[in-house]
Amino acid sequence: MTKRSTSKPASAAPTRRLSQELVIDAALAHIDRSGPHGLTMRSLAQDLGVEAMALYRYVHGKEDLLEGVVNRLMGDLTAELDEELAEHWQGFLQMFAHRVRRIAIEHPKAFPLVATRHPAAPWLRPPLRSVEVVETLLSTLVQQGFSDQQAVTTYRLFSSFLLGQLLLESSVRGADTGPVEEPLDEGDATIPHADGELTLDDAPEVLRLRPLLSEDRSDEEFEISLEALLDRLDRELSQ
Amino acid sequence: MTKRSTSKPASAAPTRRLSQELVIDAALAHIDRSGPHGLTMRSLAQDLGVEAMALYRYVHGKEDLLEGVVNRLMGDLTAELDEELAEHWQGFLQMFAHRVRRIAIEHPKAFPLVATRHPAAPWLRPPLRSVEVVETLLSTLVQQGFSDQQAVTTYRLFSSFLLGQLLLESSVRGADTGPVEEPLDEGDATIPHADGELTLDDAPEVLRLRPLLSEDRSDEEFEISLEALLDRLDRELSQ
DNA sequence: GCCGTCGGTTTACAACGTAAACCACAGTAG
DNA sequence: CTACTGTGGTTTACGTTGTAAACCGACGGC
Repeated sequence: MTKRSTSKPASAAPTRRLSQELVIDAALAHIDRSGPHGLTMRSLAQDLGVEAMALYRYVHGKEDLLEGVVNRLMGDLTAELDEELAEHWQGFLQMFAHRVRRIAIEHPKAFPLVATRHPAAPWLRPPLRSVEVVETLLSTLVQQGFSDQQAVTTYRLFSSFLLGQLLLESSVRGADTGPVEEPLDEGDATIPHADGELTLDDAPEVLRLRPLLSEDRSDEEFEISLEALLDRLDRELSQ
Repeated sequence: MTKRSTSKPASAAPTRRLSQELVIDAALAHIDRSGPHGLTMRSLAQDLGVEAMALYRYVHGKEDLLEGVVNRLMGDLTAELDEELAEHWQGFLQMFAHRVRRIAIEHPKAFPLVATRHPAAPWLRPPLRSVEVVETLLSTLVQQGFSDQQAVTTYRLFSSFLLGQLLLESSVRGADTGPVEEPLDEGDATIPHADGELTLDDAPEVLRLRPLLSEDRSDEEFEISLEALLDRLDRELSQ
C-alpha cells in the first residue's frame, strides 16, 4: 500500500489468529525471498496482515525473532534419525552433514544468520547451535569408541567444515536466487570501490580460469571434502 | 557529548584533516572495540571529532564504508611475500593461511564482516576477496605444476577451510574480548529462547565434556587441520 | 579584489525498532 | 443480563539511524 515494490506476494491476511510459530515461519519465508536485510518488523507484520506492534506479543524483539528463526531452521536436526545409519559414526556424521546442507540449500539467504548470530554458550559452535544436537552428536561418538578428546575435536572439525563449506555455498546460491539486496546507487568518488564489472586486467590467470572458477562443483566438492574429513578422522582414530 | 557511555576513548579531535584512509581506519578501530553493530555514522564521526555528514565526502555510504574496511583488512595480504616460502606451494599456502589467521585474531570483531559481505564477483570467495590475492594464489599454484582444475579446486578448498576455521575462532575470541553487543532485556514469553544459563539438564554428555569443550585448542587445531588439508592436496596432486 | 572549489556543518526527512496507552472483544462470575 | 477481566490487536509516539540538500567559511589563482 505504501510504495515498496519489493515483492509482497499477496497472502494479505489469510490467517485469523497469530502465534509465535506462525510469526517465525513468516519471518523465515520473508528472509528467504528478500534476505535478512529486507526483514522489517513492519513488513513482516504486513505479510501477516497485521500491525507491526502485534508481533511483540509473540517475540521479545527483532533480535529474539531472528534467534527464533535460526532455531526453527536448525531445530529438527535431531528429529527421527535413522537408527540404521547412526550405528556407525561415519554414516551418522554423513547423515548429519547432509541434513545441514539441505537446510543451507533450501534457505540460502537465511543460512548465514546461523553463522553470524553468536550462540548462547561459547562452546556451541555454529551451525550446530543447539545443546540437543551437540548432545546427540557427542554421545553417539563416545558411545562408538571415541575418547572424550577425540569426540570433542571431531565436533570442532565437523562444525568448521560445515560452516565453511555451507556458508560459501549458500552465499553463491543466495546471490543468484535474486540479488534483491542493496541495489544502491551508481556514481563514484575517490573510492577504490567495486567497479561495475571488476578490473581483471593484470589478472591474466584469473581471467583465463574464469570459466573454471564460476563452475558450480559444490555437490561433488562437498561429498569429497566430507569423505576426506571422515577418512582423516578414521585414520586419527585408529592411530 | 550526547549521552552514549559506550566507550569513547578520548582522541576527540587529534587530526585536522580527514581522508578516506583515516575514516576507514577509524571505522576499523571502532568496530574492533564495539563490534559492527556499534558502528554508526554519527559515532564514528564523533570519534574523528567531526560531524556525521563530513564522512560522506570520503565514502559513498555506510555500505561502502564497510566495504572499505574489509578491503583494508584483507588488502595487504599479497604485500611483500617471502620468495623463499613461495617456492613451494605448501609453504606458500601455509604462509597465506597464517597471514589470514593473524588478521582474524587481531580483529575478531571485524573479521565476520569479511564473511558476510558478499563479494563483487560470485567466484571471489571470502575470505580471499580480492582479485589480486586470487591471482597470485592461482598463478603460483599453476606455475608449480597444478592443473587448472586442481588449482581452482585448491582455491575453493582453501577458502572454505579458512572461512570455517577462522570465523568460528574469531567468533569466540570476539565474544570474550568484551561482549559489548546487545545487552538486551530480560523477561520472557512463550519463547524457547536462550535461558540465562542454558538448560543442560538431560544433556549429560555435554555436561560431562564441558571442560573439554570450553578448552581453547584453536592454535593446534588450526595447524593440524591446515596440515591435513595440505597432505590431502599433496596426495591428490600426485595421484 | 573577486570567484570558484573544497571541507565541513546545519537542517531536514523517511524508515526503523519499540514503549505505552488504548480499544474491542470473548468468556466467565455474579 | 450485566459487570469484570484478560487477551489480541491497533494507535500514537519517540529516539535513533542513514542520508539528501542546502549552506557556509576559508583559501588559492586570476
